[in-house]
Amino acid sequence: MTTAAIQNETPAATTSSLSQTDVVLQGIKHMITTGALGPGSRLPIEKDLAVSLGVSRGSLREGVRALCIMGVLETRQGDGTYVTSLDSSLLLAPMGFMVDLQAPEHRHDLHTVRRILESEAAARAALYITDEQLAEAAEILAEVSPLIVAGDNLDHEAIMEADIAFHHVVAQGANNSALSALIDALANRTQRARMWLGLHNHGQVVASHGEHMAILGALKAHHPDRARLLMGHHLLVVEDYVQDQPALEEDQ
Amino acid sequence: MTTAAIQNETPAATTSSLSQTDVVLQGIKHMITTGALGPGSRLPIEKDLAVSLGVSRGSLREGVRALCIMGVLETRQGDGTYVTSLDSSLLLAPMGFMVDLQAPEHRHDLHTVRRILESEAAARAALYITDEQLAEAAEILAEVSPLIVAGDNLDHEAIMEADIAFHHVVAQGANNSALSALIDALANRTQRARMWLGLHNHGQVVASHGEHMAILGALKAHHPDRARLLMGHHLLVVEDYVQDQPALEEDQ
DNA sequence: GGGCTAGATTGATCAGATGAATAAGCGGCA
DNA sequence: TGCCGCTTATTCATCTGATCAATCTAGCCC
Repeated sequence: MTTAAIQNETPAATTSSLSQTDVVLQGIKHMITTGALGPGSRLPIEKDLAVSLGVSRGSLREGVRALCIMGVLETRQGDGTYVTSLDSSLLLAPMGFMVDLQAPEHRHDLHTVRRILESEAAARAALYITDEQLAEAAEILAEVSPLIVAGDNLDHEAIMEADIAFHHVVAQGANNSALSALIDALANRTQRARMWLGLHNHGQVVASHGEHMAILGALKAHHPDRARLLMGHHLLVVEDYVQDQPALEEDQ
Repeated sequence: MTTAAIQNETPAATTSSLSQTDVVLQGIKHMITTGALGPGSRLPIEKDLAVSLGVSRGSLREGVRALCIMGVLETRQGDGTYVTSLDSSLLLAPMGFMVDLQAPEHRHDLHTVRRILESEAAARAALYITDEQLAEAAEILAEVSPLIVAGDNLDHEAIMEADIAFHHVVAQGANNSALSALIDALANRTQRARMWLGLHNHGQVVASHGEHMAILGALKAHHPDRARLLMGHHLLVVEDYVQDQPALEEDQ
């Protein structure tokens, strides 16, 4: 059975048998939600915590490790185990891992969600983005310009990095930590790499850069509607490029 | 250190030391993404897999358990370990756990994201919802009507369950598995319970029910714009109720 | 042929031991 | 006195072996 502590437990399921790992997860979660443990707190040492939760050290470690992976805890060998800052960016980052595992037939749904979120984020960024973030976005795009006039053999890697950075700054500009963390998770490096495999056409790369410039212009002018539409259109177009060239499966 | 396999690893970080658990996570992820393991596949038995990945059974179990918690794997004692269906609903469900751990000061951000997603989902539901789903939503609301005329001592539990069910059906109606799974994760039972603690005023409950009816009407009429605005307004109003009555921290 | 039991398979959990990384305390030196 | 380096204790990381419980399989009995 899939471990029950995480999947939304119905009240009835609470009575069903719990694995030892579930005991650890719920125990630590309870300690955090009740305030017994706050961000940065240090947990009792493995041996003591195992005893207090009534499980062996091995089972405790399985639970602690799972919480580490989810970004809730952080272990430092020779020091101890600590609660992280519990920031949205940390807690939502593991979602990128799961997004990578989505079956190909569900990718369209994910793109749609990403488009919804990034469009709205662009609109909010037009209202809330700081001058520093505007400057950062402008600099990212300025560094791309010389790359795309180079001709045929483009530095796809560098352009893709800039693409990721630009969208990240825009998401940050929306001034909503959960929103930007979610966008980062949905548009992680694996997804973007998959997408850029479909953008081998030089004209498409140039067009994409132009769309980025237009979005930046809308942000500078603080026009939410323009930013929303330009971002939505930009993602729509990129999706279409990939749709038209769907093959190309790679590993690593 | 927070386990590195999940947090988006930069290319440089790939060279840094990997914990044994990371080896397991990346190894199994690789097996899935390359198609060596598909949904429903059975993994090699613990001992063999541990040998093939070059780790001990304890470390293997930590990694496998973590993937179980994330909804990727499923173990059946006495049988074996299997890959799940990898559906969006399974893979995004653990997000609810992390959402619960968000610091109170970030809850406003989460509400905003939820409002963005549910508004858009309502609009899409107006286009794509099936007659069966419409009937189900109508029945859910019909069962609430007698509950809220009861007078003062309402059955908050039943009304909240109906609230969750209604929003769930609407999200399902959008015909986008990732979108509905994300909404379910953001609006899980813990969050809803927290929200309903602020809805002790009878008039607010009645108003909320009326808003649900209006949303259902927009869905029946297949009016996306009306559905989007009504849902957005509904969530905005509910948030305001909770904002005005912010205290009330409970455990359990 | 159908149902039941015994053995094999496999994960769940525990206990113990060893290694590695870090922190803290201590003493020596300028 | 103040600072640096070493030693020691603490703590997590990992491995090994064992026992228990759940499940499946195969063979037996009726």
